[in-house]
Amino acid sequence: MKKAVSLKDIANNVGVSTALVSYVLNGKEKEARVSKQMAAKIRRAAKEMNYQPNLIARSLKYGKTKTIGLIVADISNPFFSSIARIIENKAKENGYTVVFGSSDEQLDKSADLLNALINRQVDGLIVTPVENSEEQIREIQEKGIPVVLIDRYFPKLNTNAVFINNYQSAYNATQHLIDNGYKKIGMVAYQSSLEHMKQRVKGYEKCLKDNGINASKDWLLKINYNHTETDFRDSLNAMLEKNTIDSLLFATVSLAVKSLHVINSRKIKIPDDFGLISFDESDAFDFFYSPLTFIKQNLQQLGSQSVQLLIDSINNNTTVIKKIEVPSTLVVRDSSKKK
Amino acid sequence: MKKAVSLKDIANNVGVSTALVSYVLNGKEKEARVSKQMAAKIRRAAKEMNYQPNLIARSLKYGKTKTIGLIVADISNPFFSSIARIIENKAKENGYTVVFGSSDEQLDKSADLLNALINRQVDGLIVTPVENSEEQIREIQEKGIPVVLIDRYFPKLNTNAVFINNYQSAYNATQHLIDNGYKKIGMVAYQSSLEHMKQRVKGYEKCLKDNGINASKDWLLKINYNHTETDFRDSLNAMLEKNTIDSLLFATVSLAVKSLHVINSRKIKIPDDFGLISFDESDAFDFFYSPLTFIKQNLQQLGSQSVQLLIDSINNNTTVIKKIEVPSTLVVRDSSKKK
DNA sequence: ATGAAAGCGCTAACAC
DNA sequence: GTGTTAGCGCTTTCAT
Repeated sequence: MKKAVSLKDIANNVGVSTALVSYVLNGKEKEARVSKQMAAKIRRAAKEMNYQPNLIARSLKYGKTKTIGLIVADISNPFFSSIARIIENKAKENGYTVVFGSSDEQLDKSADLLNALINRQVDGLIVTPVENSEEQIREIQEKGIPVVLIDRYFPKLNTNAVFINNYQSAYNATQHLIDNGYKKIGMVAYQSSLEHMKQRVKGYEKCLKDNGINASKDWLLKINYNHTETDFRDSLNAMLEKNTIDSLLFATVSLAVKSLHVINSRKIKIPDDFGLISFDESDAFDFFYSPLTFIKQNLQQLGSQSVQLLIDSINNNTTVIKKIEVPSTLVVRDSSKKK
Repeated sequence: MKKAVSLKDIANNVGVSTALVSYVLNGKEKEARVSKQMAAKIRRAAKEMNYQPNLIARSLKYGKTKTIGLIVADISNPFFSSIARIIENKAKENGYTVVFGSSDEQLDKSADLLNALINRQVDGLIVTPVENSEEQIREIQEKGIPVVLIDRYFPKLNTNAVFINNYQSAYNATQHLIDNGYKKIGMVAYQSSLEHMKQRVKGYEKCLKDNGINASKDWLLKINYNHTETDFRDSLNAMLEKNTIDSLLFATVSLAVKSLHVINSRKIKIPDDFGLISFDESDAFDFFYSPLTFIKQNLQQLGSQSVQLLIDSINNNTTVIKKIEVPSTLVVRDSSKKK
């Protein structure tokens, strides 16, 4: 890599001090009372020499990198990659660059990534925390590094966070199934201590209860994050085998897509014999023979609010912690409408 | 943000010079002949004070940031986000962090991003270049910044690049349609001067020719990158209206998914009345009533080879330029098999 | 109106 | 065996 031109190179070339060059190139010629001619001369030289400021040096000086660290649970999951796109855009609008990593729902990978990004002096972090990572997040906060949790959060930890009302979303979806004539509603969720997941399950359970429906234990299938494809198929097949449910609520888009394969293979008739609703969207939902009803999170808001919150938190070192609830809506389509 | 502990803090605390601390913490105590006790003492202090090295300072010193810049055409597109995940993983394995941006197929956004990443002193770049960005890439090369193009490339530009054989892939797909009894094969592609797209079209055209099929001009639909949804629907509808083709090859997954909506709405019978093949994969393809035959690029190789190539190029400042062709296979399913 | 110089945190050649 | 110091590129205070 060729050596890049520095302020000093320009200074030498023009025959002035680096201070002058710095002033001019940062538009501070007024305050520094640089002469018009000199300013013009410096600007011209900078252009000719194709000067590019070294942001690393600036960062070292300022103690700010204008960089945001983003850690998602899985960047290849459209839910997260869509958010990543929104975050990157919004960050760029505000002069920030995004450094990212994918924790793959693994605690150790999450720790590694957090460390790597902190050592790189990111000004703040946006994180979808993985299970049991509460302590990691707490440590970051203790170091005084601004952090915003997104999609998920820890109820006992006082952090900035942006998320939907998972409880209510699940409740509404369940109610919608009931209103459409389904009576024995099952749910496929992750086996997780993460609050967003627990809330989704709670909303579902409470709704059944409120409707006087006596749910059986085996209406709820909890899947381990580290399942294999076969594990998954086997347990869902076992659940459906029992024939005790007439509909399903999926807690995530990944669970839904996998489940649809199983449902297809069992030739279950949607929506007449069986109803379906999922959290989040997928192209797959559109082309399933009975397009899926789904809970649409406002990704735009999730992403841009989290950036806004983080930047606020970086600037106002005032430690006002905010929890922001973002809207979600039920998009009703064919899969939940019994004829 | 609290002030982080620095080498100096440790040095003061222990009562030694920063040099010693630096040596010990970098495992150079042997070369520097630091006494065992002192080394232990320093290490303990570092741990107690929870020292985290400031990589920005180290970068400034070394002139290396151990950072890779990644620019994809659209991070929310699963094709690119899957690659991003692979790249991030592979980079991390090699001690690199990934900084990313999404150019959204726009020349000015691409220029902005390149600039931002270069100013942040990335050690190298992995880029899916947008149309007409040849000059931007050439400039980066002239600056001596290692760069690897991925998915796309410029034939006239001598750059590192990793891609599939687009010509052959399209040729094979077309031949497969012909072998399955389709005779009037159309294609939906982007209107683009990008070589990978031209190769896909060429492969398709050559195959028709080799089979003695006289393609009409209106078998090929070229879509502008900046189309609206309605634009797209209208032009595809117009094409299908003419009833001159009996099958379609889609040049990208995004074109395919949009097209499937139109095909669904026209109630065209796949594969009996009409055959379909697409480049790349999508969950949507699995749930389309006639699962799509598709050209599967080896993403794992695309991603990890590009990282490998970039790191080689960063380390061996030897300027050996490499073009790597990665395998692609035709995954045959229902949509291309006339009964 | 311009320059000299300190300092951000780290490394490493050199001195003692 | 340990300390001193210059320097990476930049900003900014203080002289002049």
